[in-house]
Amino acid sequence: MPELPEVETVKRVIEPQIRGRSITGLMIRRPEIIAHPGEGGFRKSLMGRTICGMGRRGKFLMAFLDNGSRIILHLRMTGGLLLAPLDFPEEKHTHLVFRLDNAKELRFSDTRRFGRFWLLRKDEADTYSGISKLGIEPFDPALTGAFLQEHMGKRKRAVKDCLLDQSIVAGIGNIYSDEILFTVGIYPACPANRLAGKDWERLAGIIPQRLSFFIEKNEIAPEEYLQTKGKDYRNTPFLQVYGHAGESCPKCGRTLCRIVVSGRSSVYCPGCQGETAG
DNA sequence: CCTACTGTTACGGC
DNA sequence: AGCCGTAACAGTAG
Repeated sequence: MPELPEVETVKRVIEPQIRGRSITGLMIRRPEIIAHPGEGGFRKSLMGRTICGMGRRGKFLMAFLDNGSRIILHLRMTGGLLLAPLDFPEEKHTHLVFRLDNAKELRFSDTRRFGRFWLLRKDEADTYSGISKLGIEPFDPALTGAFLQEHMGKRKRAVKDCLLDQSIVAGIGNIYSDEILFTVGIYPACPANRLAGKDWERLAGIIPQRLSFFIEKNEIAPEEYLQTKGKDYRNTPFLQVYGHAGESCPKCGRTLCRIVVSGRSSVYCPGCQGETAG
């Protein structure tokens, strides 16, 4: 289910456990999940390398190696990472396993197999993964009301569609766009060019605020992350509209509605989020 | 059996 | 060219 908060959660849990470890084995069960380079190049570049640290950019995860190369990973819809002892039962749909030098494995599982890996050698330009096309991070101080208005406010596409556009602000997906729009009280299908400067200012403040909130609510200890196989999203009880169509609005009590915006299921409150779209 | 699905990309039609 | 909607990817869940 990964959007930015979940990807950040994976990074925070996994990174301290793999930093400083070296890769002693690689089991590539589904070569097609390696988008670049081929299976052979991937293996050759990684065997024996030490992992220096991890990073996140939008919904992408990164791992940096001691030879200057880096692994890029996108979890897409159902991908997940788990650091497990060798005798811990393997998840179904485990497609890639990194054996580490401490008798543990970093396992990538992905039911729908949409997730992808890329490996970039030292100084190799990443023209493959799509990271270079991403917009700013939600926590970048450059994310201001003026920035949003400049990049989103000129067209009549739905404001929700704008929030989902990874080339403007990276990391917001279907769940958190609904949550953000509920918090600011804006109708998801409202044409972006109808929003006022104050709307953009409020969005600029709420976007990082809500994402931070959900990252914090997701916090989990490594042991518990392993026991729940990385699937326990502890922030879901704090979702106010996503998944709650037909229930009462937590602010005003009216019944939450479901519509489709840009082909995505969208939940909103008809009372709190004025239907400015007409 | 049928529908929907938290992400992204490709493609056809305007 | 931009914009929009849809299908595709593949599997599970309800």
